[in-house]
Amino acid sequence: MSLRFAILGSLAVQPASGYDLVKRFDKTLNFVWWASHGAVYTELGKLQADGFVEPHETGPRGRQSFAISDAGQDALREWLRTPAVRHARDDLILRVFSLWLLDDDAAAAYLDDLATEFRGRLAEYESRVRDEPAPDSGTDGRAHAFDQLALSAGIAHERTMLAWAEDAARQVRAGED
Amino acid sequence: MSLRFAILGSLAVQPASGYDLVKRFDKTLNFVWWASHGAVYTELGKLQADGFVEPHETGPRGRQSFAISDAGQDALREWLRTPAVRHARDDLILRVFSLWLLDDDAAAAYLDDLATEFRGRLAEYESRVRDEPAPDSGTDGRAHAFDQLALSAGIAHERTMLAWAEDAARQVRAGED
DNA sequence: ACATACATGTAAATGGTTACATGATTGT
DNA sequence: ACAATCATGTAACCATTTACATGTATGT
Repeated sequence: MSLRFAILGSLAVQPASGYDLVKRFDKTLNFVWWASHGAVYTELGKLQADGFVEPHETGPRGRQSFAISDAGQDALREWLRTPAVRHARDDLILRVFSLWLLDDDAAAAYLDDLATEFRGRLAEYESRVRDEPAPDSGTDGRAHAFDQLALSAGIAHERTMLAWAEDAARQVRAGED
Repeated sequence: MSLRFAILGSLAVQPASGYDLVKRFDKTLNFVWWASHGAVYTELGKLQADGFVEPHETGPRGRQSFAISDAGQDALREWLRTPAVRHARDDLILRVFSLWLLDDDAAAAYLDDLATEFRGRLAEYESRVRDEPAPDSGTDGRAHAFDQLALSAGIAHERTMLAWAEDAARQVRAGED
């Protein structure tokens, strides 16, 4: 259900084609959302049928970009007012509940792998903060400021999980588990 | 795909019925996983067909509990060796990317709501640590130790996100966003 | 007697992934 | 010429939710 709002949110910043959207998700909000192109084209079709997006420009190779409509903006604002409840499933931590089946070395090795994973993500998000271009003149930078706010949540999360994983691996090795 | 391993992991600790599993998920690993009873019964059927679980006991009201089989334990251990890659979608943070559409007061109010949500979860997980009974004599407490390890990840996460949300709301109100 | 909790199962619908299928443009 | 990338769309499949459907045991 949220894919449609991820799309609307992205189009609210700037019109885009399905192709663009997949790449934008991947570049900017891949730590909270992503989409396969199959899903995006399907959802764009539905959004158009609902009148939430409108064809914007056509380009070479059948390129078709879309813009958000007024109704689409209303729907997006409405969604922002609806508090989300259930938080995400987490496959990585789910495994920790079964780690007692492995011996201490193997369990600690899993936690090491987790730490490596978190370290990599953290580095990537941090570089994204540094490399982020100053917002285009012409926009007021407000959207960009909130992008950075969201990104800082991602960074805080990865940092915390990295510390947790390192400490957990240490505990398991020390037999404190 | 992970539901089957959540089930196997729970059965590895102790045999259970479908009804039990839904409640166990809800009580112990609800911050990383949950399941509707419809999904659980369906998956238990498949697991039995695959030989990963076996009927254990029958009780009143058609109660049927299952135990994990040797093949099921092997599958579970195998899954633990497979590093998970993609991390979870996060609806709550996704909204932050569109918060620039609201005025500062409304955006800050959304962040306040998030903070309240995180505060509630944090309190609940912390009480879970306190109230957790000492592991049954008869088991060696190893499974319990890893439960606590996973729970500590949940606590660290909520604490971090709470601090982030409070700070973000403050920033937005101060017009620093 | 009645409410509550126990207990299971399935069908329809939803949301998404993966694979299949096609073709145009650009850069080397 | 050829490879890479741009660009779209759909069909089959998968996991999960929600709703429908049923019935039993326990406690008050």
